[in-house]
Amino acid sequence: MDGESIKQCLEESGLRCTPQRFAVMAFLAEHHGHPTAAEIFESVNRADPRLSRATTYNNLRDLVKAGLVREVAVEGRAARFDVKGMQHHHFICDRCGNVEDVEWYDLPKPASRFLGKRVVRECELIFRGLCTKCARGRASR
Amino acid sequence: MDGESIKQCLEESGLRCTPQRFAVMAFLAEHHGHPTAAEIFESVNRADPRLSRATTYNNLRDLVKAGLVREVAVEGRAARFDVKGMQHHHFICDRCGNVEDVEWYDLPKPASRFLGKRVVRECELIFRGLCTKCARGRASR
DNA sequence: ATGCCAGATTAGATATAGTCTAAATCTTCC
DNA sequence: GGAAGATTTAGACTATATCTAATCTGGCAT
Repeated sequence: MDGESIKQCLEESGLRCTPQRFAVMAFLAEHHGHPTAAEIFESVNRADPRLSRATTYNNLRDLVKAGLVREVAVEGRAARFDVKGMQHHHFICDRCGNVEDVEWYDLPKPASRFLGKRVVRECELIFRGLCTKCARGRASR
Repeated sequence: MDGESIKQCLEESGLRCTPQRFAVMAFLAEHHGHPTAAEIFESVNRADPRLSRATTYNNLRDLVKAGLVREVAVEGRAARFDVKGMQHHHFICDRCGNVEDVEWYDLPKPASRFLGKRVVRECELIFRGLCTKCARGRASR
C-alpha cells in the first residue's frame, strides 16, 4: 500500500490525512507482524517525534472505527493491530503472545437459529497453540 | 454442575479444593454470562468475604492453566471467563462488550500448509456485531 | 488575505486491569 | 508436633489505555 492509496483510504473514510495519522497507517501497512500500540508509538515517534502517545491511541481508535484497521485482543497482553487488507484468520501463540496470519478460507455460516436477532458484522477464526519458534524450543520449558 | 463434581474436577486437575477456589468455580458454573474477574470477585466476596482480589486472579489463572476455564479477551475491556463445559463459539457485542455463547458446530480444518510447523491446541470462532439488546436500540444511537 | 471553527494533537494526570511481594495461614505427611 | 509446601492476603506496583484542558492546524466563508 503506497502513500497515495493510504491518503485515499483515509479520505474516503472521512478522516483527514494528517502527518500523524498517515504515519500510523503507513507503519501498519509496512509491518505485518501485528504490532502493539506501544510498538507503533515508539517506532514512529523515533523516526518523527511529532507523534505523541495519546495521538497514537486516538488514531488507532479512529482507524478501527473507520474499518481500516483491525484490533486483536490477546489474553493478558496488549492489543495488537493490523490493516484490514486481505482477509485472513489469526493464530495466537500461547507462549509468546505473537499474532500471526493464517491464510483465509471460507467458513460455513451458522444456522440462523443459533444467532437469533443478533446482527453479525464479521466472523473470525482464531487458532491457539505454539508458534513455529516456540514449538521448536518446547522441550526446554 | 453440582458441588461434588466441581470438587472432583479440581482434584482431577491436581488443584486442591479450597473454599476460595471452589467458590470461584461454583460462581462460573452458575453464571453463564461470561463474568469479568472483577465481577467474580465482587459477587463471591460479597457472599463470603474470605476471597481476596489477588486470590480471584490467582485462581482464575490456575483454572485456565488446568483447562477447566476459558478466558476470552475482549478489545478494550476486561477479560471474561467461562467454564469449559459444552463446546461453543462466541459472539462479542461491538457496543456493550457482552460475550454470548453460540451453539457449537464443526469447522473445516485448514489445509496443513496454512499452519506450517505451528502446534494448534484449539480453534475458536468469534462472531462480532450487535447483541439482541443493542440491535434493538440501534436507531437511538 | 483574514478570521473563525471544527478537527487534530499534546503532555501529563487519571483510570482500569492485572501482577507481584512478603508475611501469614492452612494442609499434608512424617 | 513439626517441617514442607501450597494457598491466601493486603496493598504496593506495573502495564495499558483513556481523559482533560490547552494548543495547534487547515479549510472555508467573508
